Amino acid sequence: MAIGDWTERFRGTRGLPRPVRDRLLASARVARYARGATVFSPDARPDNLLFLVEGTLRVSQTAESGREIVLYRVEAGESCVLTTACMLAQEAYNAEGIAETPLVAVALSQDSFDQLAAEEPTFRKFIFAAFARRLLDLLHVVDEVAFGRIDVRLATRLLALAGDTAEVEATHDDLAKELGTAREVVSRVLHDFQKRGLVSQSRGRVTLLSRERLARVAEST
Amino acid sequence: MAIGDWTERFRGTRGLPRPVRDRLLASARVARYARGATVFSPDARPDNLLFLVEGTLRVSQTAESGREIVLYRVEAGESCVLTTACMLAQEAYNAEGIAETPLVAVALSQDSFDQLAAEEPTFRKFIFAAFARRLLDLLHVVDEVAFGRIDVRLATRLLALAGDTAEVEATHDDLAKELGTAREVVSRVLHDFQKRGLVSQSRGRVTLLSRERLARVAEST
DNA sequence: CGCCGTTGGTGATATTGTCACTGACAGTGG
DNA sequence: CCACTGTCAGTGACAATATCACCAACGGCG
Repeated sequence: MAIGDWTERFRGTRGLPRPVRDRLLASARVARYARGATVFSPDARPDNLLFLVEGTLRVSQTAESGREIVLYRVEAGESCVLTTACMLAQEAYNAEGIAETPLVAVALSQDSFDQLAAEEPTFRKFIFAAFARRLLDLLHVVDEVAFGRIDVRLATRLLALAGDTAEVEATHDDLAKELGTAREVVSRVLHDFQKRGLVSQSRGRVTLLSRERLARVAEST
Repeated sequence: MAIGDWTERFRGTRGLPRPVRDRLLASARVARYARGATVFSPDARPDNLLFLVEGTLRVSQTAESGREIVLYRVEAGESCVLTTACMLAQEAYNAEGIAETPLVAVALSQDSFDQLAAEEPTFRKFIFAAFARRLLDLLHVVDEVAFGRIDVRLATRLLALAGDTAEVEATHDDLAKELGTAREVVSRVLHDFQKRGLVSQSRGRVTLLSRERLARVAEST
């Protein structure tokens, strides 16, 4: 159950004086989610503020039509401000958060949050920076979706998803949801990449054959 | 020069005790912008926090290609948090804010802002709500751009831009920038609307002939 | 009046999205 | 081992949107 002193892991809490941190450690609740679990959705809104200690949270949006697009990912050390925001503003949204890996998070009650925001400039700065980060992420998504080419976006995303490996474990449908497009489109572009020797495919997996040339595609205007 | 007690106009300041409001009135600077003026841009980032007292600020994003899309509008009584965010996070962005009408705004120094955020729960709530509002606006933009049909979006936008009148004063190019699409597309869709008797056109102006039927187009899935 | 920048119209073509259908593959239970 | 089933990928036809290359109409202005 214990996860140690998590206040050490957040820029927003690391700088706080010892007594404050102890108070935090006492008041916050540790939450765990299995891989694939829904952390929040339009139906299930949390009434806490989440700080991610371990894992990756994928935030995506679903249209009425059922089509989906990934908005951004929350990594360890970051806060998920979307829920925070909507909790504070009492407004509806149609985004959902899925645990992409097993998650360990710290849930802070609304009161503790407000108190901390009031008393600690460091924490305040952390929160505002987190908001800024998400706003910028969304600006980027808008830019890509509105003006970007699909092949460029797919190449970029493949490189990102592969991390430092050469494998991306995702179905064409998964990739389509990353980009907010249709599966058929991904199939065609991947087929094209394959013909050009950039990737090879097997069921549920894409292997990057040349990161370099793929990066060149990703860079092309 | 005097604009009276502007603290009366913001939900975030209205509830503050008199002494605090007086301090605010003393420390804040009133800024005015002419219609069409650039309030902020990637080049010219303000180092203050803006609260809009009068007018409308249009926030849009420009791609490298030169294409543009309107992200949202800031109305009187609201705060422009995008600049706030990026100021606090020190990150770059490619959005810009244009005064759509003559503006009267209150510029709060970063220090005053932080102090207020620390001391006044009401103000804090106001700020967080403002962030939430923009996040949701952007979610909406993503949804529209990624999944929406152009004719539906144009109909919706025309109705919004017309307000309670039947006239929209905008060139096809202006409208294209509202939606983040190309002028030719707007020309074609408007031509179609005209053929169907929904609007009539003259140079730089669109007249809505039937709000009702236009609304039906806007509603169509 | 004629010049010229802005605005709007249009066809051709490329890209992307939608629809309908097919087959291939992996697991499951007989 | 084989039929059954659900997921995954491939493909052609067509629709919607974007891009490119023009040209025509309009309105200010010298």
